[in-house]
Amino acid sequence: MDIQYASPSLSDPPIVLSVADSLSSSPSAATGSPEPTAAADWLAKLNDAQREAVEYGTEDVSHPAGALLVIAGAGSGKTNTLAHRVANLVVKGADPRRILLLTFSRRAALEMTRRVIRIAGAALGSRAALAQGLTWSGTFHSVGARLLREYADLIGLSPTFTINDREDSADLMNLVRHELGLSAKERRFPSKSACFAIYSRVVNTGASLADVLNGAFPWCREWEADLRALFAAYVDAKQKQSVLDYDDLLLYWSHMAAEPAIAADLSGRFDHVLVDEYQDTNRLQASILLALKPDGRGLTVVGDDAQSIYSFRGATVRNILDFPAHFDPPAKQVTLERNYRSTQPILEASNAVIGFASERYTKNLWTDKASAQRPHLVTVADDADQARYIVEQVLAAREAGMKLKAQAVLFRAAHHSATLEIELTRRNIPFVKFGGLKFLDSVHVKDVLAVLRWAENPRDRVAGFRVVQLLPGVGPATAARVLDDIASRAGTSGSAGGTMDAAHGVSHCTANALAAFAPPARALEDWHPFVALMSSVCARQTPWPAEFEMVRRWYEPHLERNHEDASIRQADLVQMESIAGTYASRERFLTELTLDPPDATSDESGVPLIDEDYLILSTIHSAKGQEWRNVFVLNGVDGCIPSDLGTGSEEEIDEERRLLYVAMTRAKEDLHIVMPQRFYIHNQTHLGDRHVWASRTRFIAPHLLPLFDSHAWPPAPVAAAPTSAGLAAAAQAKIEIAAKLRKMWD
DNA sequence: ATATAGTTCTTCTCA
DNA sequence: AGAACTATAT
Repeated sequence: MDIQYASPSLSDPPIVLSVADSLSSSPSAATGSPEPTAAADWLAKLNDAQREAVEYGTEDVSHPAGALLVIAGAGSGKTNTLAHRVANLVVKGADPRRILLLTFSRRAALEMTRRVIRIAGAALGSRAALAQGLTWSGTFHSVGARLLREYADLIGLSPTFTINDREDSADLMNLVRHELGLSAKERRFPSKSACFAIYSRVVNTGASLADVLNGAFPWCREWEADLRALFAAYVDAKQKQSVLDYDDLLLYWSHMAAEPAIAADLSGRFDHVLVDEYQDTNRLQASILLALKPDGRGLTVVGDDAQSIYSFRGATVRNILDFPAHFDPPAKQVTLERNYRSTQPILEASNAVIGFASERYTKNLWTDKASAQRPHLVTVADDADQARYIVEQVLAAREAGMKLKAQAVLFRAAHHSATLEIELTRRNIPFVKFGGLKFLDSVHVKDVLAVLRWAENPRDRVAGFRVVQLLPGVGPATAARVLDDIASRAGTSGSAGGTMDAAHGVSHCTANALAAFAPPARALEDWHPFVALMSSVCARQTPWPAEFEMVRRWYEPHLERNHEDASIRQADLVQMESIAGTYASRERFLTELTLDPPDATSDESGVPLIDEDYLILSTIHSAKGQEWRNVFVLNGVDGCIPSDLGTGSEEEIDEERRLLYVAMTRAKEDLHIVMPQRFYIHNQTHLGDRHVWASRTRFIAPHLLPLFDSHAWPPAPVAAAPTSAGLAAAAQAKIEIAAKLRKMWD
């Protein structure tokens, strides 16, 4: 989705032309075969390896050559190369509507589309043709959702299915868990999110439940049989309710692609399939690609095994390591080793850190950006000093002319930046944080969305369960009765006919059942307005963006009743209303928002405008693919990088190492790795001071130290020990203060 | 019987 | 800062 404030490609000029702009402004341009123009050699700026990756197998675009694997080191111009390859295909006459471009995030997809339009536009002398054509670009999940809606009828899926995000999925898991009586075990059953995480991992890795439990969730092994029953019931519930979770988007797609009747049609739609960040795909995603392009013709994957950091989501570095051998003849391989981003000392330190990984494609990044400045390895006393150090350095850099936006602070876990955020707020330094708690995870946003989702898909029990309980006096028991009432009506009246009709029938039943329901005494007063709202929304009586406002107004009193900070939350909802207005329909809004939630939050409820300057705070995961002139890495200590949660196996350690590598290679000019000596245990009970004495991360072994510039902050005073005169003065001050405090009560 | 207020435990990173 | 469970008020 177009979020105005999240423009993370800071090193690039601001986005002047958005995809939507060029769509609306383009005349009815034909996408027919464009002829190569006289435009001087538009590929001249690429280096030899990039050029090879761009031109491989594009002589005759109607007969694509075999699979291509591009190993693209950090900062090697990967996005640019991929964009050029797509542009090249189009310039050579490929139909952009038959190109499938899969990226890791929607952000990356937009960026890629923008660049392709620019590059091909320049080469063709017009960008209009492309803007209309390159419509199949997005994440695996969003493309999957789109295809599933198209083929829904063929695979027995209601085309009006709604998509559950992780929390909704966990909530549904929880409902099922209670129904099965698993919550009443004498030993505590795994939490809903743990259950869902296990389920998700089984789906994404294709491993057996037993293997997943042994490998990743050993403390849940004893529940294997119960979990199996739970997952069966969960799948059943999803199907009855016409809801899909994230994994289903891939899972259905994969099964659909394996179905001979559909497979031919599906893979025939795309001549060229290009995948970015291939190192972060999982087995399921690889199986989709192989089903789409079994012989590898027209398939291009780009990635860097050294930057694989999503194994917790089932991603496996094996996908990229084993890619060439999947095909006969094996895939063509091109390696981009020239780094255009970082200075030589930063690169040298990063290379040294990653050099110990056990299995990888050998590549040695090099650059000609010389610099005398090695990366800083800074020792500070604790979290608070870490925050002060960063603020001091950031401000100093800004004084020297470096915008805040050109600087970023990166960390392993979202809560690591808590102290820094307080310090930044205190010093009035604006910042935007990527990763961590999302806007969409807050209760008030979820409440409003639940109303809309329930209307969109009346069978969605999680949404309904949540909505009904908003009324005072209605708890789980009453809510369950209401939903059962609706379900029984739908069961008797809506059984015949196609899926569309059935869904419509159910929504009719919702309103009727609600109207007929006898609410508990305490809910009596609120019941009628509630029924009126739901009937209106279910029947689509109000056109789209206005409908959001109607729901918001209905929700207002409930918000005020339930939350102390109602006015802040209300502002969020108003802001959301303006976002809602940018979508064509309720369904688009709900789908897009679930698949691509806004990922930035800032210190104030209002998000800074795009032209304002602000510091970037980001988890390392969310920093993928980005770069800044000045980068700070928080908590470069053992127990954090590597996380003390992820030091079980060799693979986990390797992944943590890659995480540090990703963080380091984001820096263009200056890199600071900060190491607090006292590291607080993360489950900090308020003001608790449980801490460990941390040591430098094991990934910067002693023999790597010469590659860094080590120092302590604040710099130790020349005379470290207090003089006796100073001590006496201090003692004097203490006495005076004590006396003053006593005087207050005289 | 049911809703809600209070108490203890939590694994992180994400589409 | 939640979520899961327990105790109490309606």
